[in-house]
Amino acid sequence: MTIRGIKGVKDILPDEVGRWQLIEAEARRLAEVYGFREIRVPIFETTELFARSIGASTDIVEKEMYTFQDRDGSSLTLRPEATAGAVRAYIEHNLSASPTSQKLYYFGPMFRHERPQAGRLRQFHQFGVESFGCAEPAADIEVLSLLWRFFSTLGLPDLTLEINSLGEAGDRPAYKEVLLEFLKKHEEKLCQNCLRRMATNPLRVLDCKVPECRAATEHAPKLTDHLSAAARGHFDAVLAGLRTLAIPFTLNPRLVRGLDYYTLTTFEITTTHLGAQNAVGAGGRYDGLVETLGGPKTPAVGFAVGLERTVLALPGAAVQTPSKLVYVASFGLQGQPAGQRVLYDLRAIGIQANTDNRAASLKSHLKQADRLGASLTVIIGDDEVAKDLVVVRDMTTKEQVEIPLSSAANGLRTRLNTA
RNA sequence: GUGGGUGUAGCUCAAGGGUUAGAGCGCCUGGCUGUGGCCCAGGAGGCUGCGGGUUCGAAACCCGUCACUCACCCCA
Repeated sequence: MTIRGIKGVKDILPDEVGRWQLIEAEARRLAEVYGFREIRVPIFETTELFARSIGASTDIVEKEMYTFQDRDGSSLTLRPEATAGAVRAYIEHNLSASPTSQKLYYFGPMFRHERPQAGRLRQFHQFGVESFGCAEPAADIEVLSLLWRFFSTLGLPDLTLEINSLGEAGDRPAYKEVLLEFLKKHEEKLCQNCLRRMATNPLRVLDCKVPECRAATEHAPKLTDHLSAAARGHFDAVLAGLRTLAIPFTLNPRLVRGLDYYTLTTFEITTTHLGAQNAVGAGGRYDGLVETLGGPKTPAVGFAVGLERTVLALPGAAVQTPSKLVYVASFGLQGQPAGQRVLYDLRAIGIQANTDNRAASLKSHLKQADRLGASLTVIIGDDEVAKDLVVVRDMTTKEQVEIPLSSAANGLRTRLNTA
């Protein structure tokens, strides 16, 4: 039996890498335009970091982490998300004292042991940003603006921005009591799952997809009606900011996030082109996290984008056209080495040039040039070398001209610009 | 962790229990001795996922197993 890749861990093959590069380039460009700076943090950390930041009783920590023992017995974990690591680095390197490193962005693989399905893998990739040190709604708006612009610039179709406020740290426990009281009165209408959720995570009941549950909770007390004055004011300011920027949004009082560290603003961008896992990007504010992990009291807001899901939803037309290619078709005792020299010179001046070293006949060379999508093909056989010239064939017009062998690379460069 | 679907050529898929398992695309060769795409002719490529069972006979039916896939849960 041949060795196969791991379940839920995928290869990204050359034919699809173009879409990835397009998305990554746009993410990086926009993040820099918005004044974010890249940070590269490790893909594994101590297990405790994730347990403390994401929350010990969340699904991610309870059953989805790739955890293993180091040789000295300490427990390490492949990161299920990057915020924890970014916050750890922020604290460890005293970035709170840096005037220029408050806004960070990152790329990289994340790992969660889940059953794979459409848009969900065990190793997946995220692009994300973290904005530290600003408690003002302006920071939420800036981050949301970047996220929205990213997807709309890429041209993802049918986007919806859903937004909610979870309130300040104290608001949620108080609301949970009120909600539980309501749910208990309607227990008999809820599905098995929701009865279980009442014990584990009552807020999730509001997010249930079963129609009966939705109906039963339609008149449930809303979290946004139980916000403190400060939280309410913050939320209203964020919404006002979105209106100012003409970013469309939908209020979703049922929107709950699965990570414990979120406070105040939470949001999610979905598209209808994905299947059941329809969120392409999500995030929110996490004002308590830096302090929880032992740093100074520091407000923060950020998001993460699922790159696989972005690739899935990216319109086919968005892929970039490849740059112009010169194919070198050389054969024969004299032609072959001459061709190698031309290839070497073309590459030296930065022209994309290729050949097929297996091809022995002109026919097979031209066939390969065609498959590679070459704009021009240089034909160099013994006859050409004897006459000290090469034949340049335009692959679309089939027009052929002869140019001197000695200056072939430069001659091809000028021809390529007009081809 | 739970449930459904699917496993046949490199890819997409046919073959109602009955000869030697086929097609399209792709690949190779030739027509065209040094000129690609289109066309024509030919060719290579298969333990029908794996193991058992039923049957005169299994790619097909049954059991098991593995893989892939979709969904639940949850999340990007």
